Amino acid sequence: MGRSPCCAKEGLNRGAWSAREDRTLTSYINTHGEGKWRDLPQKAGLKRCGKSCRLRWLNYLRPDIKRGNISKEEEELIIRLHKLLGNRWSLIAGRLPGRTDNEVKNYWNTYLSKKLQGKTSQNQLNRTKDKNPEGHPSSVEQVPQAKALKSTTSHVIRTRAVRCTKVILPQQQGNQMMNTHNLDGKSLPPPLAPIRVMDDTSTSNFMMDFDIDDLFISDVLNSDFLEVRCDGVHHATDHECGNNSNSCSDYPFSAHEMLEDSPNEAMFEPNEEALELKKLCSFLDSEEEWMESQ
DNA sequence: AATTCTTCCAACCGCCAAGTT
DNA sequence: AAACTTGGCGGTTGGAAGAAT
Repeated sequence: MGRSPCCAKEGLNRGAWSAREDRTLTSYINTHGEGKWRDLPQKAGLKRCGKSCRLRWLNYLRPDIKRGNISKEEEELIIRLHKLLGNRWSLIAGRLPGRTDNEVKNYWNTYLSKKLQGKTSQNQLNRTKDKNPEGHPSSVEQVPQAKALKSTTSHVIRTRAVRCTKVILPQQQGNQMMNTHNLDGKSLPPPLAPIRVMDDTSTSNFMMDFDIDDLFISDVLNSDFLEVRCDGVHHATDHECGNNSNSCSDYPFSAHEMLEDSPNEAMFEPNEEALELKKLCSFLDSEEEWMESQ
């Protein structure tokens, strides 16, 4: 079936965004919100493709974006998640508050992949390419030091990224988790009933009979950690689809939200984010052990 | 100082899946 | 069910900037 271009290409600006365009887009989105990307350029008075606007906003203009200065904890997490997930940049980025998939991907391609291959020169490692949000070189040098990495063998869970439209979740559990979704083990809710999910894309045997409770993913990560798709057919839980189903948009447990947008946000001190990342790393340790035992 | 080489990353592209008509 | 739209993803690339010669 044919696919029309997202917008007419004629007369549109391409390439780097000007400060004026950035202001226009930011102002429009602040007023009208995200979405409707196709119509946005015209309404906002931008000579850009909607797709380009979306990308610019998501990767650069969003207020919650962190840029540069990828911490050691974040780097470690990227490596671990990449080991588990492969090039699933959006999933990986979803676990790094304020980081975009593009940034993680670039960081991997330009730095980490070389580092993992042991081919990174000291020169590269010491480069000062960190930039501030305006794209100017920053005076703060935070490029991490090279360090020996243990193994590069991969346990990649290769699932197709699919849109999660429904999450089968009993109301009570949802409420429990909403009230306790920090990563402090002491305040986690009681163990949830195992939710057995199936991946209808069948791209990974690992996904079959995957028991979330074994990994306490629902406590630590959100349900789309493995891009689980519960569509009312492929589920085998105590719960049934239907009126009790929560749509994805209602599902409040992405790690990003847990760390950044949580209703309990006030309880996080500035440095606790790093703490949370460390906890996530601990989780990944147990995750890897579990997978090796399979 | 001028030129060439290297690196980085913002932006683009094509594709896919879900949603809508 | 088919046709189409929309949003999202990962791979790739071009240009800017810094490093090397």
